Amino acid sequence: MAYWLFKTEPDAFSIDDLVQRPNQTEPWDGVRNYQARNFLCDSIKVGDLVFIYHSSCKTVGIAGVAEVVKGGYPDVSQFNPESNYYDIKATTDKPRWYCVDVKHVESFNRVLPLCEIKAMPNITEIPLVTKGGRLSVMPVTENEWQQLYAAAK
DNA sequence: GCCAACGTTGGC
DNA sequence: GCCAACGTTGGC
Repeated sequence: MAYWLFKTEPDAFSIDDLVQRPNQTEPWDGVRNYQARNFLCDSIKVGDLVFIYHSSCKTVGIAGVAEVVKGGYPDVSQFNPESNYYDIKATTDKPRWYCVDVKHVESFNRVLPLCEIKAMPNITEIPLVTKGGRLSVMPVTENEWQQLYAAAK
């Protein structure tokens, strides 16, 4: 079992939207970054837990937890010319992009803000704080997970 | 809306 | 395969 963090812009899709979905489950599609793609198709497994992170919004930070309920499979939006995520170079034989399905587990009573995360002395490795924050799907160590989870409660 | 940091593209 | 130019991300 592993831990992850997925970013989303809540104006487009928030943790509250996830709760509203049938079975509280949604395909996490639209990821168009190779490093993130590799995590999605190689590393992320059913049963892994995911922090849902809200970016580019009023309260930036970790909003809750979801669980992976379906492992990496081709993101169908890459084949759809109508989609914003269409990729002309992707074919069903050779898909480029992958997604997983996540199911809502928990919404925190408050969003754990990024500024607090950055201020935590033992949170130093997560790409959220080391990579200028540009990676949208990233691993979280168990140690970091537990600290962040405790801080959010 | 600004702008710094990052990823991708494409010419050579 | 280098690297400059360009586009995008995302915090503020």
